[in-house]
Formats: sequence, C-alpha cells, structure tokens
Amino acid sequence: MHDDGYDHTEVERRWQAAWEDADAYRTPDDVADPTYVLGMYPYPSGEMHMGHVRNYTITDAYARFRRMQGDDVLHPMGWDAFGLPAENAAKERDTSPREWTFDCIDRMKDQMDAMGFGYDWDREVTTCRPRYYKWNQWLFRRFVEEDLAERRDAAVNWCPSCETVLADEQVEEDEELCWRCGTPVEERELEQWFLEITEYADELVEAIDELEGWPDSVRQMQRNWIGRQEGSRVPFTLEGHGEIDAFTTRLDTIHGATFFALAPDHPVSERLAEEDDAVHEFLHQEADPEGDEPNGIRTGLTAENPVTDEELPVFVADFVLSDVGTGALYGVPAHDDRDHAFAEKMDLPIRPVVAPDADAEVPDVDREAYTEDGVLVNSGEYSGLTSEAARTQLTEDVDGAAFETVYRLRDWGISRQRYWGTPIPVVHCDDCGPVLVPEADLPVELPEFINVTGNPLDEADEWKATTCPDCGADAERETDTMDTFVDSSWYFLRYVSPDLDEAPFDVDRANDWLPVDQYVGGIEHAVMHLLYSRFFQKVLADQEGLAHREPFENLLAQGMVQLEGEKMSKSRGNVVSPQAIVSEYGADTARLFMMQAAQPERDFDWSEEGVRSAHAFLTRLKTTVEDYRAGEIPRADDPGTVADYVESETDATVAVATPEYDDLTFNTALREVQDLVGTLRQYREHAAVDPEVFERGLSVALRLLAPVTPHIAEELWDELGREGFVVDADWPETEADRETVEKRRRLVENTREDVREISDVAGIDDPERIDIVVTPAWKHEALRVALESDANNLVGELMAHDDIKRHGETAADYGKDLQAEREALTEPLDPETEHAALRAAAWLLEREFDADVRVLRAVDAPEDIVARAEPGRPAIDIAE
RNA sequence: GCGAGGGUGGCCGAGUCCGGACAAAGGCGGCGGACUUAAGAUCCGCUCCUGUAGAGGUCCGUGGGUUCGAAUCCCUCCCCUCGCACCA
Repeated sequence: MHDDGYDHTEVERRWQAAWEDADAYRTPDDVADPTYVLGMYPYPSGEMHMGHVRNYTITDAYARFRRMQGDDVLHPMGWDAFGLPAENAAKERDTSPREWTFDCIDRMKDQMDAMGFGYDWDREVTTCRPRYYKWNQWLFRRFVEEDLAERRDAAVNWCPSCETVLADEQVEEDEELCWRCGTPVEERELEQWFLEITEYADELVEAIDELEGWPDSVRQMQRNWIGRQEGSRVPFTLEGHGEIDAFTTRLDTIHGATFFALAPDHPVSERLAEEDDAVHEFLHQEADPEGDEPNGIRTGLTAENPVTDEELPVFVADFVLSDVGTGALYGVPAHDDRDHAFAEKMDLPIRPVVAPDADAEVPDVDREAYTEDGVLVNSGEYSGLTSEAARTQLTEDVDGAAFETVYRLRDWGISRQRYWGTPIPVVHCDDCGPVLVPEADLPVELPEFINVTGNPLDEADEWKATTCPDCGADAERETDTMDTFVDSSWYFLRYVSPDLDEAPFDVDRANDWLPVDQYVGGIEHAVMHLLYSRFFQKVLADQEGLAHREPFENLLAQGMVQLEGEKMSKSRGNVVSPQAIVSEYGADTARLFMMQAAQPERDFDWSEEGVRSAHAFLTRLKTTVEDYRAGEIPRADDPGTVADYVESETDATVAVATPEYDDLTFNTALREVQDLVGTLRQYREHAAVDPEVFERGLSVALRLLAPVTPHIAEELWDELGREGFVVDADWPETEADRETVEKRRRLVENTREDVREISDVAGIDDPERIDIVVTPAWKHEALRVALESDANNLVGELMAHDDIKRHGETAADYGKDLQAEREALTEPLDPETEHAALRAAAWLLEREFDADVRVLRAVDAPEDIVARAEPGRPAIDIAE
C-alpha cells in the first residue's frame, strides 16, 4: 500500500491551485527591497527540458527559502520569445511565428506550473509583445541619440539561394554551406546597425574584478572576450607608401626586428597585389589564415625601423590579421615563437636583444625564441634597461610612437535580416537618409507574416511604405530587426514595472530593487548575454539614472544534467523527458532528486535509481506523518533520554541545513533533512514518542524540505494540523551552533565505533552490559590549561593547579601525554555536555547490541576504568 | 600555446580556502543480519590489510619540498574538462 507511493498528481494539482487562489507568490509594488531571485528566461520551445528544470528548481528553492526567512522576494518569469526557430517552424507548418510562439508559451507555462515553480505571473514579460519591444525601440533611439549606436558597413554571411543573411552558427562545415539549402555562403557588405559596446570596454573589463559573486570561469571568459592589450603604436616608413603603424606589446624588442609584415587584406597589400603578380597570387591562392603554417611572400619593399633606421624586408603574411592591432607588425624572431618559425622558414636573421637578467648570458635563440621579459642587450643606449622600463622609454622617445590599448571586443552588430524580432525603428528617406522613428510613433509593429524565401519584411510593401518623419516625403521602413540579445539585455529591469507605459522601467523602483541578488543560468551565456546586460546596465546608469552599474550581484552557472556522462541531446537520442518523470513520480520527486544529486554548479548523471530513492524517501516521510496523525505511533508522557537525542538532532539539522541553503548547496542541506527523518523513524520504532519532540522534528523536517518539495510539504503540513501554508511558515531557528553539533556527533559516532571495534576484536558476540564512563573534570581542565599554555614545562605548569596535582602520578602521566601531543590538541566539549550527549545516545547502543548501557560520570565508576578516559573519548567497559 | 577548473577508496562524491580528532562524510553497488511464506520495501551492521579491549600498517594522479604533523601549503611532471588562440 504505502510502498506504491502516493497519488502525487492529485496532491500536486491541489496545492498548485491553492497557491494560485491565494496569490502566494505575488510581490507587491510597495515592498522596499525584495530579494531578487532570477532564472534566465527561456526561449519558448514548447518543451521544458532537464536543463530548465534544474535551473528553475534552483531559483525556486532559493526564493522559497528566502521567503520563509522573512524576506520579501521577487521571483518572476518571462519569455525570450523572438527568434529564428519560430520563423522556421511557421514556414514548415504554414502558421505564423506569433501563433506558434504563443502556443509554445502556453504549453511551457503549464509545464512550469506542474513543476510547482512559484512565480509572480503578474510580472510576466513576453518580448514579442509590442508593449515590450516598443521599449527595445525606445532604447535604440536613446542609444542613437547618445552616439552609442551607428550605422556602418559590415561583412555578413549571405546565402544567394535563400536570399538572406545567416548567423555564423548557420554556416556549416569547412566549405561554409548554408544550413538550409547547402549552397556555398558568400560574404557581403551590408549596412548594419552597431551598438558601441567598445565605448565601455574598459569599464566592462575592469569591473570584472569587483564581481565577487560570480564564478571565476565566467569572469575569465569575459576578460578573454574583451581581450584588452596594452602596448604601443609605432610608425614604420615604407618606401612609396608613407608611414604604416605597427602595434606591439613588446616595444622593448624593437632592436631585434628583422622583418615587417602586413595582413593580406591590408590596404597596402591590396595595392601591391595590383602591380605585383606574385603578391596577387599569394593573396588569392596561398594565403591561409585558418591554417597553422605561417605563410608569407616577400614584396621587395623595405620598411625603416624608426629606432635603428635599419631597412627591414616587408612581407605580406597570412598570420597577420587585419582586425588585430593595426594589421601590420614588425617581427622579432628571437623573442616571439611565431616570428621565430617564420624567420626559419624565410631564412631571416634571428637577433637576441633581451637577456633574462643583467648578469645572464645572452640567450641562445637559434632553436627557440626567448619570450620572457628581461634586460635589454644589443640595443644601443637602451641596453641595460629592464623590458618594462624600455617599453616606456622607447614609446616616449620614438617620433610618432604612442601608448595604445587595443581590444578583441568589437562593436555589437544588432541588425538581423529576419522577420521575428524587434523592427529597428528607422525610416530611409532619399533626401534625409536614415531617420529615427519619433518616440510618439513607437512601437513600430510587425506586419502580418508572409511565408516567403528571404526576409518577409522586404515583401511587406504596404508596411514598408511610409513617409519621412523629417521632410514628409515618401520613404521606406528599415526592414532589419534586432538581435534577440537586445531583448534579454534589460528584461530583468522590466519585471520591476512590467505594465509601465511611460518608460521601459520605473527608475526609482529599479534603484530600490536591483541588482538581481541571485541570478542562475547556463554557462553558455557566460559571454554574450551577460556581457550585453552589463553593457546596457552601464549605459542606463549613465543615461537614465539607474543607480547600479552591474545588474547581477551573484551569479550561479548551473551544471549539466547528463546521462551516462554525456550531455543530453536530441541528436544523441539520450534525452530523459521531465514530463515523463513528473507523471510517473511527481514534481517533488524530480525536484528533490535533482537538488540532492550534486552541488548546483556541477554536472551530474541522471539516474533512475536516484529518482526512485528520492521518491521512496518522500513516501516514508508521508507515511510517518500519517501514522502519527492517525495515532498509530505510541506516545509517552515521560520524554526520557531518547527524546533528548531527537531534540538535539532536530536542532543540529537546522544548524547545519540553514547555512547550506544560504550557500545554495541544497545537496548537503537535504542530506541533513533525510537524516533527521531517519532519526525520527528510528525513534518511533525504539520507544513510545514524546509528542512535542516528535512533532517538532516533523515540523522542522517539513519546513526544511518545503523549498525543494513544496507540494508534499504543504500536504503534510496540513496533515499535521498546522495553520496556513508551509510556504509562508517561518524558517525554523535554533540556538545550536554548528561546531558544537559536529563535536557532539563525532563523540557519539566515535564512541559507537569504539564499542563495535572492542567487541569485535575482543570477540564479544553478545555483550550483557556496556559502561560508558565520561572523563573526569580534572582531565578536561588539564587539557584546557595545555591549550592555553605556552610554557616549556607543561607538567610543571599543570602541577600548579591543585585540582590536577591532587591526582599525583596519574596527573603527571597525563601531563606527559598532553606534552607529547601538544601541537595537535583541540578544544573539547565540557564534561557535562559529553555526559548529556552520550546519555542521550545510549539507546543507539542498546538497540544495536541488545545490552544494558550505562553512561557514568567518573566519580561513579571504578578508577582503573576511568583511567582510560580522555576528553572526547570516554572509557568503555563491556561485560559479557 | 595561454588562461581557468579538476584528478580522493569498486563507482559517484564531500573534505582542500583557515594543515592536526582523516582509513577519509554521504550515496550507489556488494556482503551479512532482522522482518516476511517469499520477493519488494524498510531497518541494523560490514565493505584497504593485520589484530582475542578501542591498536598497528598502507592510502587521497606522479615525484620532491616545508612542518612535530600534509588529501589539505609550495615546486616538478602527467592526465581530464572548459574557454581563448597564428592576438602582434
């Protein structure tokens, strides 16, 4: 009967309805500063997968925990509803992206409800609704007005067959084929809108240091992505081509330069190709920027080294990239691995100009470059300077040289030639050029979807036709839409005031409520989404009065749910559907299994066995509560020592689980709760229970479980006859501190193990009586003295205490033991606490050995036995 | 190549920040026992080696070092995962 579990579907539905009726997860607008807990909103694919379930269970559990701790909590949810998949689905199914998307949202919302996630749905945000994307357009206007957005040429992937632009991810294989039709993709120059994130590059990289609530991995990835390099720009004179700047981070090595190299697409290279067939040939045939081999061709030109006045041979080389530095560099084979390889290949001189230190020999660089900083040699007047000093000095001395910082980060191209996104609010006028749509005319809404090849907006003639806001002449609308990362760069601000008609968000409230206290999502967003959001936040701080310059205080990148060590994926066919698990075991089981399987940031393996054991646990808990309520568990008026044990274990559970919840290490917290339930079940089996103690244990267990398994907790809370929702219950409190708890548990556990070991080693199969004798107070005192003392002669110092000295020879011997282990001594529990803890735990030994167990104070036991006791280690005497 | 994070008992996994009670939590698997007609579920133990009173030995990727003492601190090397990468 119980073994079959319980009707989870009925229980879960009932409580979901009750929460909804009670508006249990509303966050009123007038709360001062709620704890903002946020999971990255999903793309509404229509199916929640395990990654979603894990992500949202983490935020839900944390939000519930904080709420029970008395915080106001903001825990909203929304939809990243624009994007290409809806467009493709619409084309395939002959429907519209809008219908398709809203259908998917409905389905996913049902699935979320079935999981019991407690969201404030009144704050739901859906990016494909005009009332949301109007503010994308409004923000775009603001960016343009503040000179943070610009229209310029950019190279894009173009499929001539589909007549559309493709994202990099949609170009497949090395041959660069269109993912839909297999046509080779071309490169096209198109006018695109860019948001100038590079304006904020310095702050974005520097502020990473302050993001202490973020994982190191994500911080490092953002640093890499921004790729700030500090160096110098130096002009080289190329005969016939004037001055060409080279960028370098190692200006100290310039005396060792033996060649100069240009990127294949550098303007000078292209000009050379026009007159030099060999260069032309190289550019179009040999150059292989993707390959590992550094290829290059000698041009016959020379470049004048501005420091040494030497003439260096000029190459066009494919390892020089036009978008790195200036697209031109000087090569120092002695101090750079790649330059070294190139010099060997081209038979160029290799001249060392940096030695490891002032006294060292000049390094042998014939076989390998010396790439470390050091002290300059063979560098004229600069010889003897450190690399660092030389870089500064040379930059100052060389005509036309200057310090410069370069970045890998590029401006953010947001134009997408697609339908299902936010229309860029621009009108193209023959006379006025691109003109912003006035604020009063926003939003520019999407027209009806037309199923065509290419961009449907290009075909929407009626929609396209408009007039110029500036001159009134006939004009055409911009047909590009925005990258959906624009939508997600500020959605967390919209939750604060989702219905506001005057602005994207209520600034005052945002200043009170932001930043997000705990943000949770997948590592795949480590760079783009999280970097763009930081960028937006900073712009909004500068332009709109937002008080915080970082949006997310604490970030958790959750791990993957795997199957047999492999990522779950449709293409591998190793997917476990959350819906199937929910219908078979229930949402609580799925949530419990996931949260106890591993720390949230770690990957873990889905395991059927684990799911079953989570379910079995919930069933046992339910049975226990029900049996208790049904009066099937005998009760006793005299609490006794077992009750003491249960009582202190209940406190211990609270003391350990609470900080673990705070740290989001649910796995550890849940293990504690499972142990507590185990203890309660042992209690009822061993003795008639004290109702107060037993009920407190149950109520603590239920409350500690409520964040993770809210439905069953609610059900049993009700069964226990408690008032109100467990969701709103107060988090249990305790006086117990973790350190004492752990010492006590260790004492009990070590003592039990010792009894087992003794009876085993001594061959006592069936002990009749077990005496546990607590260490006499004077030994505790002696230990305490030893801990505090720094005297050389510990025994002498101990003997100065009358209480200790009284024990003569024994005390001296113990003193010698203490002396020997002096460095390893640790603070013990006091004798009374030891006695109480062991007394309370005696029943465990009684039950295990079926013997009389006496826990004695030292004064009540024979001296020869007492002698074996030490603090933290009672004497044990077993009689057969 | 650079950067980050890891390598713990049959497996998974805590401990590593702040060295000591660590043969090292917990789970799984395996073994034995209780309950049961039986199975399942549940409960109690055992699960590196040796040991007739709580002991000893070996052990936390490799090799070294620091220390009275190292899974924990420092260095070498090997391997795994992720990110960046012909980046000037």
